[in-house]
Amino acid sequence: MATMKDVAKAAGVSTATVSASLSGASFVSPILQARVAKAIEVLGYERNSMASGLKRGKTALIGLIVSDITNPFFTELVHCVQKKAWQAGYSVLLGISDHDSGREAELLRLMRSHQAEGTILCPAGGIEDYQPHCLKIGRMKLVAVDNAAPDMPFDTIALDNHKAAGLAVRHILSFGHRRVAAMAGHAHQLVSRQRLDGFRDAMVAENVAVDPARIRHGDFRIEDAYRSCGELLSLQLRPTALFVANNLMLIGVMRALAEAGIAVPGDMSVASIDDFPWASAFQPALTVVRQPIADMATLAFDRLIERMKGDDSPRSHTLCDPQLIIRQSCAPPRVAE
Amino acid sequence: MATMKDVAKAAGVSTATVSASLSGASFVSPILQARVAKAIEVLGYERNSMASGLKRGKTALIGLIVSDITNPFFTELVHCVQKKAWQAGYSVLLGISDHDSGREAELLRLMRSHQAEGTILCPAGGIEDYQPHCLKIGRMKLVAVDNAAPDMPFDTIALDNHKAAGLAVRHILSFGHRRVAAMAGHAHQLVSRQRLDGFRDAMVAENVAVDPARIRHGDFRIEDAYRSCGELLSLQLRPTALFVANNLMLIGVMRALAEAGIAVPGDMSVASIDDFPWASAFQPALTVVRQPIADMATLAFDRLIERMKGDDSPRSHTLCDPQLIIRQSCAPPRVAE
DNA sequence: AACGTTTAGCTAAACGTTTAGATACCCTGA
DNA sequence: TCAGGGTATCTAAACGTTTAGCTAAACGTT
Repeated sequence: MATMKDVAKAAGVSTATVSASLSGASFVSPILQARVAKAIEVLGYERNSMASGLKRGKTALIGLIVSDITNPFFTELVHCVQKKAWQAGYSVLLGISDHDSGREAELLRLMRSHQAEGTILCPAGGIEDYQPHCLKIGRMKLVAVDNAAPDMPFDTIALDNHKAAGLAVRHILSFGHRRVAAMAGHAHQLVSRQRLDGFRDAMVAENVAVDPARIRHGDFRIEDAYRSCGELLSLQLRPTALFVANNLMLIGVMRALAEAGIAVPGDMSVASIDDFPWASAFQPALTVVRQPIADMATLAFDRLIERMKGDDSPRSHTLCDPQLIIRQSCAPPRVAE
Repeated sequence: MATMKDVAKAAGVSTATVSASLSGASFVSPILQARVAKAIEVLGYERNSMASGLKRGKTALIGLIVSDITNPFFTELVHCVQKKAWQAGYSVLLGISDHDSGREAELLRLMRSHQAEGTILCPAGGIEDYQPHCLKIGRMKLVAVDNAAPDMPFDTIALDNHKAAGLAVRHILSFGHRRVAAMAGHAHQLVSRQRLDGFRDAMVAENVAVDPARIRHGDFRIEDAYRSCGELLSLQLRPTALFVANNLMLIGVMRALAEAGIAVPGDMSVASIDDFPWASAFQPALTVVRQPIADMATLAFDRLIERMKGDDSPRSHTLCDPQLIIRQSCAPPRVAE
């Protein structure tokens, strides 16, 4: 592969001139500029950004770590971050932690090793997992999105999960439901706890009893939710409405409901957190609480850029506003009940 | 940020020893090994892989370029490739071309500049777009997945699209449908043409007339398919079955159908290419042709690794087998018609 | 004609690693 | 005692850039 020295030789100039010509800056006469351009063209030269990065201490690389790219929320987030990065001239190094804090820590180390100038992290675990690494993270710029709490040692951007759950639950209750079940996420995950708390608080605020038997942990995964939903349906007093804490579990739930021949919203009202393309194509169209993903990505990216530019103001913690999207999956409970 | 020199100084050894100790190889006494380890721990040192990569000519980076990560097919592909890469000790640099050949070319240059040791590309355009770059690609290892034709200048892995479409169409026809419509992709995209050809060929093979008015181009996007489906429904002789060429368009189609109050499969049978989590939760569960995504990812990654290891055998072109997944979205046409 | 000033280009020293080759040490056998 | 052969460690030269600092030419002033 051609190096800058080759280009310099071919153009009959020094490497300094090639470099200057490449960076656009400095003064290079049009004649040499042209000679250099031609040599580059002929040799098919491309600047080696390892060497350049090594010298300049910049890599134009940012890390992005998500726990599960298969989850439409993260898919969209990756999409948005990637877009912002591209516009700002950065490339993104993608890491998938698969909900594993250990792997996440390794990925963080990897990002550091590859000299990512900053990293956007969607934390996999609970708060307890973060005091340890933050030491080993060194001085890498880090901002967390989703599943992040203010006591984590970095800037955070997250949905107001408590409010989001409240929005969904209050919508359900507005139809007069009293036997409301919840499909929650992994018990130790922050975002899961927040949503569950939001569910509970909204219930008690509306004077509806919270029956622990109606709370299941679907672990934010399709299969687990599918199974747990089955259990819910075999309760002697079947719930008339179901709050689902994320999109993946919603898939499992809808599958279980369909197989059990339970009509939505006739026999069971359903409301979930996370909007995604299929929600509106579904029959019935699904009522959900939307996270402003694009905004979250922008907020995170911009904050990261500021940090990379040297901003060392105190950590900021941004809470994003959820939006209830009312479609057709909620209705009053059957009168007989 | 601590450098190797700092570690060496702190441990009272030379950088050579630190390097050797880090790479595990060579002979380093346990005593020094321990001193080095402690120094690394204390300083929070992490090896700079730009410097290391520069020296060794290896980066442990591979590029992955997809046209739209929002499409569940690519999401899954990214997931699988990422997993394989992780296992093999590579990090992945993600690029999104957004169906734009120009951007794709830039991304390819970027991968080269970042010294990716190889790149997996999901080509955005048609064959015509690839003769040009292949010159500028230099000697970067490249394998293409999906939307790839044998005459492209790299190894390719793709679904047997012709067969896939045939599978879906023949399934539809087996119920006795004669007015079958097709929602095709972008006319100039290879994969779109192949699927459309598969549709046509299966139709004529079964002696069913292909009416050009029943072929619409939804450009592989939700919105376009939604619109095009509307047009299809306003045809004086409405189709009784619809073949959809990919998952994203299927969303648009189902949305349009739901809004028009058309029952599936009662009023309209639907079969599509691409399986994805929602397909089985949908009511009715959707009949689709599945691409073996994990296999495709593995094939592509393994081929890339071989190429990276220096294999320069003639280009290979692998065609993957589609699998028809029969669910409930196809049924006989209404007798009256 | 001597002097600055500007401009255009070059030389060479970094950047943080790896690694070939040099060196120093310790042991064994004669 | 010394040669010979391992070991364990070090020194220094790369890798492909960028860039500070330099040279030299060209020009305008006095």
